[in-house]
Amino acid sequence: MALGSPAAVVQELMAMGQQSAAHLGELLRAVSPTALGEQHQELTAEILRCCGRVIAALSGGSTATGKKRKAVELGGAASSSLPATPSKRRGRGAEAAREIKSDTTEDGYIWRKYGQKDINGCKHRRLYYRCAFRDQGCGATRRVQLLSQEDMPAFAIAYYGDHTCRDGGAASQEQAMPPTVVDHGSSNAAPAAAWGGTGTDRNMGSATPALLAVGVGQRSFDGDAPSETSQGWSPAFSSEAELGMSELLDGFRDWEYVFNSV
DNA sequence: TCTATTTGACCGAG
DNA sequence: CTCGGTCAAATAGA
Repeated sequence: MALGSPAAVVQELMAMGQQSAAHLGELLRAVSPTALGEQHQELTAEILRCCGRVIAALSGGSTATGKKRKAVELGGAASSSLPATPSKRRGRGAEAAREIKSDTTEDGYIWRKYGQKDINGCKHRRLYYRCAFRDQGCGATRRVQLLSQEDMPAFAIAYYGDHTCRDGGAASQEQAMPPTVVDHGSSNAAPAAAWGGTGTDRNMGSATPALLAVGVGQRSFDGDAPSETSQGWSPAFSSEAELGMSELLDGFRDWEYVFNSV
């Protein structure tokens, strides 16, 4: 890959980000060797993982984090010989989940809730989401466990499966989001109550949900997917990818700033 | 009217 | 048998 190309720049920045995140993790560890510190480390670990994934994606090869990625048969169209039985995969931990902790359930993806359950020994119920584009072949699901909601909401989010809806081809790599976007900006006082709401809005119409969702936590956390599952959007991006890349670079510049000032 | 969410029931693994 | 995960009908909101 040619040096100086946007991808190379991103790669370099991500490498810096990794270093900085590692450093940050150590600092946090020193400052708060408590349970809170553990959360911090989770977050930094997640940052590291994200950086690794981006780097791996840009280098055009396998993923770096050891997370195996299924052979993505792209373009929800045609030859979708998807897992014949996507239905009952009861295997507890059949597909290794990557679990993260976050103070928001917003993660840049569009999820559709399909169930909730009271879990033994858990104070709060567990919520089940699947990718809103499941009908287009995306089999990603996630489990959201509310850990606390008193002073500061905390969620344990377990991700299962891959987002084939956005991972369909090289062109869409730029669209790929780090699986976690911690949105500190939003402050919703009553998470539990917010769950009840129906976050239906199909206003987004022609916009690309991916990019909109990527926008910094524009939706006050209520844990629920924006759910604009309108038929308008196809996960296949092409020319827009470059646009996405330049925006991405802009974002990374900020990151660089942040990392350098740590 | 359409679409997402809710909620109870069902199913299968442990 | 118990428990967690998913389904699908009913319901609610825009």
